Amino acid sequence: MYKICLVEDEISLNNLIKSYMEKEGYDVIQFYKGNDALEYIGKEKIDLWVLDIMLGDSVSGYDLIKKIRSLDKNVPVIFTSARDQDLDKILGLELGSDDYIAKPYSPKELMLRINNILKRVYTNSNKIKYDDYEIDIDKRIVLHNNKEINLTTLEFDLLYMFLSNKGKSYSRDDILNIIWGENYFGSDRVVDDLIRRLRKKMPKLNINTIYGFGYRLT
Amino acid sequence: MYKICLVEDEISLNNLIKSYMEKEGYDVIQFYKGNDALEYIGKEKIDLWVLDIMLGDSVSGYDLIKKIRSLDKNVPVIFTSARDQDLDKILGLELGSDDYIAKPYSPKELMLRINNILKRVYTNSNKIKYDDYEIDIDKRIVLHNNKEINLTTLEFDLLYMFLSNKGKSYSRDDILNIIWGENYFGSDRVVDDLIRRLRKKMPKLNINTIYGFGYRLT
DNA sequence: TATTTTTATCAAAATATTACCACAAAGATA
DNA sequence: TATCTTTGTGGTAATATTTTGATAAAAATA
Repeated sequence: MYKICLVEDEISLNNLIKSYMEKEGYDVIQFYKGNDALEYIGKEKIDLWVLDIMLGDSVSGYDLIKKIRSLDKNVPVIFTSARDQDLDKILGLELGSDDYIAKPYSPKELMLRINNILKRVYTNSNKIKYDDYEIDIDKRIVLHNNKEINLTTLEFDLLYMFLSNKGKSYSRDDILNIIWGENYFGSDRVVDDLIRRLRKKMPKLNINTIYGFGYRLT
Repeated sequence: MYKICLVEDEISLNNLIKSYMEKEGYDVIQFYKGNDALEYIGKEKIDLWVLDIMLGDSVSGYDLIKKIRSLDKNVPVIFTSARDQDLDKILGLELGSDDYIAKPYSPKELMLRINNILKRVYTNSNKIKYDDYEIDIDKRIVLHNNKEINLTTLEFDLLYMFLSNKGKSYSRDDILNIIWGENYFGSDRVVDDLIRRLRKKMPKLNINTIYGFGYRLT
């Protein structure tokens, strides 16, 4: 069950939203005051925050997001605000997977947004397709006709490297740097072997050898 | 400044994304209806399309991509869709440098994707044209009427040497130093043969022989 | 024009690079 | 710890490229 923390100073709206959330099956922690919320941050693991920006209080939504982000860079946050110009400020934060919904909003709209975000952040799907392969970047799995192909970490990294720049030629040094990092000083023959392993597991991948240089996916 | 065309029928999402894009410095053309977008295609040069597949309209994202591709095979397109099975259809098209992002997505995620694609397609690719040849320095490939010409490492290096200083005359020693390095002490006849091979593979290249000195590309 | 010098062409030989495999080492898992 | 998976290594086979050397063609020279 997802735990949502709702911070909103309009009491009736707060309660309304809370009841919607609970109907949807979420566990809700509610605060009417920024101060109280600020103290609460970090005490429990929260899956999603819904923050009003203007709280009738010395503590604003901005203050809250700052503290939240200092502890967790990824937890999703939805801001609500009546004023358009607040949007700019939020966008200026450039942190985490934030979303924004303008007031007045319908509870339904908010709930849709929440469901979506939770699904995205915690289940996710970003897929790339190549021939019959379906590569899910977030889950780090590769499907071929709905059967999973088991790739090791290095193999997947290599595949991802190729896919993120289809057609680009990578020298062995490039590949060593990208996959093994700058501090690897072993032989560059490992690249060949990793290529071989990936080719073996995914034969339809069109990995060209560039003699005297490196490899490339076309 | 890049011009992005956004086609999305959810009005609030459309507007939200638009403001994100503008924040990032992009010039945005927005459409809520597939019909309007369809008419617009071809009127202005667009650097990137963001298309929702399901538009509440008789015109779908598929229809749009077909028309777009009929006019421009290379412009990048990002599809968005709530349904996983749409992915197969889109990727079945196998055209251009398309990408896919599953709904719901966070604006941030979309922006990241957009930035990457634009960078990759428009700045990262370092292309030189010569007659009908298109030389991509990063990919280390040469296209002639969209067909690839396979060059070896030395051949490509030689070509690159010539192109980076069109018209310049290179002595055999220059070429030996540039291509083979300072530590090569074999015969300088190898240059002749490399030139021969490059001429053979790229006959339209105007490589002049400077009798008693070396070569030059004009 | 005849001669000399330089360049072009070609294919076989020499070399360089990559593919493949099996096993060892390292790392992860139970 | 024992077991299983993944990664690195070294040797050999398979390939691709480059060099070489011989000869023909072209350009300069006298």
